[in-house]
Amino acid sequence: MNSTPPIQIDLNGSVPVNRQIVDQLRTLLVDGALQPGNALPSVRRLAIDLGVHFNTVADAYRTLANEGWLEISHGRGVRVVDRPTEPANADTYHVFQQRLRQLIAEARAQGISVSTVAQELLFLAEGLKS
Amino acid sequence: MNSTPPIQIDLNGSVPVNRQIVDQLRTLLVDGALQPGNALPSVRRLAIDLGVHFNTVADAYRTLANEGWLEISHGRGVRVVDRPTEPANADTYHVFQQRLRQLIAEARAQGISVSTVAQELLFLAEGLKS
DNA sequence: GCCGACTGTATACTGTCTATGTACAGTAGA
DNA sequence: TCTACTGTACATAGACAGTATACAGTCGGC
Repeated sequence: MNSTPPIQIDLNGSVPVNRQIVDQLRTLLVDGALQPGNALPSVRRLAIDLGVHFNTVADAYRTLANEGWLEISHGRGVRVVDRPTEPANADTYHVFQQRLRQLIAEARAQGISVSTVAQELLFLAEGLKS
Repeated sequence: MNSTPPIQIDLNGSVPVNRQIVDQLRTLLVDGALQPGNALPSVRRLAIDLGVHFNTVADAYRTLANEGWLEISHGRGVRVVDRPTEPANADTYHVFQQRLRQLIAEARAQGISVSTVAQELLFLAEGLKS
C-alpha cells in the first residue's frame, strides 16, 4: 500500500506545513491506519498531492524516521517499521497534561461550549478503551 | 492582584516563548484564575520573573488583548476585562477535534499508555461538568 | 509645574526556522 | 547501460522569535 494517506494541509495556517504532515502521519501510525511494512508515497508524489515542495515532505519523513516510525532507503522509498515504545517518564506525562489543558482552554476561548468539549473528551476516552 | 501568575517557561523547548506565555495565561483566564478587573504584572516585571525580554511579554499581552482578554493602557498597565464569547462555528470545532486527536497520538507515541490517556481525558471531562 | 519612576510602544537588528530551487547520488528494471 | 524512479545536500529568500535601545504616556511626591 503506497496510496496517498488521508492528509489535509492548510497552507495558510499558523502551523508549519512540515509539522502538519508529521502530526497527521503520526496520528495514522498510532491508530494503526498505517501498518509496519506499508510503503509510503515518494516524497515527490506526496508533495504533489499536498501542493508543497518535496523537500518539505522529505523533512517530515525524516522527523518520523528519527522518532522510529519510518525506514528511509535512499533510492528505494519509505516504509513503516515496527516501533517498540518504551514507557514515558513523569516529565513527558506532565507536559502532556499541560498541553491538553491548554488545548481545552483554547477551544473554550474560541467559543466551543464546555459541554461540547466534555462530550468530545468522553467520546475519545471511550474509543481508547476498546 | 498583580502578583506574578503561575507560569513556567521552557527556554529550550521547541514551542516559542511568546506562545508559551499566551497559552498559559489563556488557560488561567478561561479557568477563572484570572478574573476581570485583575491587574497583570508589568511587561518588565513578568519578563524578569520568566527570564525573557520584556518585548516578548509585551507581544504575548498584545496577542491576548487582540483575543479580547486584556486591556492594555499605555503608561498604566494591563488589566483583565470581561470577554463575551460568541459560539464557535463548525470549522473551529473540527480543527479542535483534529488537534485533540493529534495530541493524543503524540502522547501515545511517547509511551504514555492508552489507559493513562483515557483516564486523563475522563478526569478532565468530569472537571468540566462541575 | 516638574521631576522621577514607573507604565507600554516602536524600530532596528540578529539568529533561527520554513519552504523552495536545484544539483547530486543511490536503486531497480528494461 | 540507460532511464526513470527513489532520497539527499546545500544555497537562498522570506517569515518569525527574541533582544537592544530609544521613545512616549501616566501618576505621585515635591
